Amino acid sequence: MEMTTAQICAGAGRFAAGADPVKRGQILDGAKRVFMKLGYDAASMNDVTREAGVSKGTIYVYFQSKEDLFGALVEREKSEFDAAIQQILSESKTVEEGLRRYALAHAHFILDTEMIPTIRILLGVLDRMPTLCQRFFASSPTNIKLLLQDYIAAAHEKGELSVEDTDLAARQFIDMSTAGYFKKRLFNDIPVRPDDKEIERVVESGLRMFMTFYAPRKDETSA
Amino acid sequence: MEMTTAQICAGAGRFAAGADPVKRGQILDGAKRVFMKLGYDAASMNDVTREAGVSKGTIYVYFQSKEDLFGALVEREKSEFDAAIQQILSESKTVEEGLRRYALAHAHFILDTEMIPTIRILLGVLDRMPTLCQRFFASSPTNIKLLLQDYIAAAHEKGELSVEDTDLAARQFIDMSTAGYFKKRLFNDIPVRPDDKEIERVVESGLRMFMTFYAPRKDETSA
Amino acid sequence: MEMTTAQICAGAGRFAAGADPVKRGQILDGAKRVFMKLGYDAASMNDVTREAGVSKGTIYVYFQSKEDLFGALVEREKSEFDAAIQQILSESKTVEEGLRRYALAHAHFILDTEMIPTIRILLGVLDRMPTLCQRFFASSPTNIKLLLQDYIAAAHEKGELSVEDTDLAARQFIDMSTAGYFKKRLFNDIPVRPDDKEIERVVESGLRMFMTFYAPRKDETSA
Amino acid sequence: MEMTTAQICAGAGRFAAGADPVKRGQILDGAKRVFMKLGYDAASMNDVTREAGVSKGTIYVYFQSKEDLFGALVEREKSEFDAAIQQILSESKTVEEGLRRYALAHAHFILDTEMIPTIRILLGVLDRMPTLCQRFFASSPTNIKLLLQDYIAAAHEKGELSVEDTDLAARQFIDMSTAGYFKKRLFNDIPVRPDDKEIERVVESGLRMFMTFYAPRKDETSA
DNA sequence: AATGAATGAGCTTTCATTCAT
DNA sequence: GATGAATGAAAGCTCATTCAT
Repeated sequence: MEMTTAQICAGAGRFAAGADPVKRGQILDGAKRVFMKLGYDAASMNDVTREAGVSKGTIYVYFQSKEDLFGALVEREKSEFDAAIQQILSESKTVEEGLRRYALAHAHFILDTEMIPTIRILLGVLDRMPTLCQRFFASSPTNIKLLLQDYIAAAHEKGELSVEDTDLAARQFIDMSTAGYFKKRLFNDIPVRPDDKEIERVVESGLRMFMTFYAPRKDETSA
Repeated sequence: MEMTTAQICAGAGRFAAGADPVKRGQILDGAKRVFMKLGYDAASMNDVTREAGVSKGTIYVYFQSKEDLFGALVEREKSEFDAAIQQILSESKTVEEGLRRYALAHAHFILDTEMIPTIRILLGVLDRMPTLCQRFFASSPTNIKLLLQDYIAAAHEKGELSVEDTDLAARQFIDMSTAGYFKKRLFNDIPVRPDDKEIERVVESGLRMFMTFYAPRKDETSA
Repeated sequence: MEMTTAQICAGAGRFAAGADPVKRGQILDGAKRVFMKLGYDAASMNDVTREAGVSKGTIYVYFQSKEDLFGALVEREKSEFDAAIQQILSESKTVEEGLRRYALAHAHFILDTEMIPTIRILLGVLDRMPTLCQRFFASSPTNIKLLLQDYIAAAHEKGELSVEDTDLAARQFIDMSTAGYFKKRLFNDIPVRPDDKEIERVVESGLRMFMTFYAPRKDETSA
Repeated sequence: MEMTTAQICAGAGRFAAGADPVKRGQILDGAKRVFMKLGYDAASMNDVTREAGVSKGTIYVYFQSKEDLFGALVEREKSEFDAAIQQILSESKTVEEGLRRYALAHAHFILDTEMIPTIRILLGVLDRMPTLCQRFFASSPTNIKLLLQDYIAAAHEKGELSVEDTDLAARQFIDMSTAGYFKKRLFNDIPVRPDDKEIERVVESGLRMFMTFYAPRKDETSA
């Protein structure tokens, strides 16, 4: 089959069907803006079309359906999130310092990024797209906890902490890192995240409570 | 059943238009099942019609619109929740006992009732129905925290606790009461609530951490 | 069958089904207000219910359907109109005086009464209710013309007018009586009828034109 | 048929969204048949769909709503009417000839075109769509009268007519041009327009009456 | 006879998806 | 490959009519 003029104009032929990563990213960028602003159902494919600057047909070349597009978007958000999480807890002199860095990083992630709106939308469609939601929730937030749990377990081994149930301890520490601010943001109780100082204050308080409870007691070790 | 002449003359209708509480409840029950199962947008008024066993027109006698119906449903959930919350913290011998009862009640409420699915749906439409969501979130979950905060402040006055920031402390305590189980349920990480024993274990751990940190220190009082 | 308490209360039994003329009139009065204000389709039976102060069921005792109610209303308007028309042209000394009285009466009827809104609504449903419309239009407006035509024919017989085509002459005279004001009101070009003086002026001008043309010419009769 | 590279690159669509005049006309044609047959309210968008041979969605690409579609239809009727009106009164040797041509053109327009059914429907929705109706009525029928009024005024200046009130004279002449046939058609008293001969007869009679009354009197001029 | 809550067909309108160009 | 006009199922909602009381 000959190459048509149209193909030349469009610069077609360099990629397999729906495989141009730039265009794909462009569509996802538009979709992100639309979905974050309107939610899943209220966002129409025409909105995405407009925001992404591509035609309806093109979207359906790259994505099979609205749900597929949304799934790909969530997957991308998750990847970015996961990548960022890896850089935490790398090296720290003391357990306390490690936990502090972790708590701050976690709090900023949750409160700074597009996490909150993404989570809201996902929860709204959880019953209809259980697999998609599970892929997101069972990975990203869980990853965070597993990383921390390993860290706490290691500290326990080294005698720097005294923790029986590392799973519970990790969950407790995570929840205290944000101490209600996650819910506050999720429920839109506060329109923007608290400032850095407030985050630090909350983290510090939680950290001290955690250390007070889980640090090995002197009299126990001496006895 | 006897009827007075007045009643007969007043017409057969026992209630003003759209005011029969039984039928209203019947519609809300059907709507609840549908909304909880499908979410807000995916649930159609025809679904509600079928599930509630009433006709389309009847629904629109009792509720102005789909959004109004959903709002009424949320309002009812909230009321039931609020009513239950009032019965906590009534009387307890010690602070620790009071906090324990509170934490258990809170955990059971959050995890037992229809709270989680309701919250999911609300979050999915938060951008479109900010007022409705605010009415729910700013009241029920906030009520819980305010009650607890007052309780903690009173305990501080009596010297039974040593808490500078009662707001922070209340949020910390609440988040620790469920220690991740709220998120786990919200994100559908676990399909049902943990059993009573597990809840008690988590509550107990959180309580001890809280008391360890916020109980007045002996050396402080003696000094 | 025994008489129920309800029947006693309502004073029922005095009339056959749907035969209480007072209630019937009450319904028609309400229907008239509603239909005149909203038109046929935009008016709902609930509107009529509210305006007439009777229940839905009652309306359907007196009238078989919405269309039937509207038909009855139109019939009543027509009757009132016809009755009024009869009182014109009773006695007058001269043809000119007779025609003047006729033109004034006609103009006032058309422009004063509920004729205009009634006609508007009827025209809007003419294709759906041809019989109803024909009964109205083929009677009331036609009656007017026939009366006038007879009068003109009589005048011609008496030599007071010289009219070959009395049908045409009657139509010409009628249209000139309002000289555009009928259209102006029908098309809502003017929101209210012109004042009495203007009506008189228009009628007088038309009358003179008519007489100038149709009065027997002196030279003809003498020839 | 050749296509330039630019056309191909610009995409397959030959027209902007909802701008294909052929399709637009096709929809309007279908809508016209439906509205003329059923009236505004009784005509459903599904009827239009069927009659126009396009899908529901397509109609809503070209027109925002049912009312908008109807408005566009009315606008088109008006345009055709207005365009035709402009060609009257262009040149005529005598006033009488000019008036005759005008009257014939006017009568044919009113009675031949879709004017009558259009007017019927508009009157039926006048209360609900006052602006739309005003745009139609205040323009087309008024245009006709203004044209004629100017013509009569010019004739008065030239001494070919003796008319004090040109506004009244124009209205009188117009009403006499159809002498009841406008009403007869509007009220569906006659199912089709009268034949050409009858129209000519009526026009001629009206014209003579008008000239007899408004032509300058010899004795006046001589005096 | 009178009531008005209930019905459900049918309305206008939207939007994910397709396909001729 | 890209386009966007066209599709038509399905949505939320209304309202003439019925019927148990």
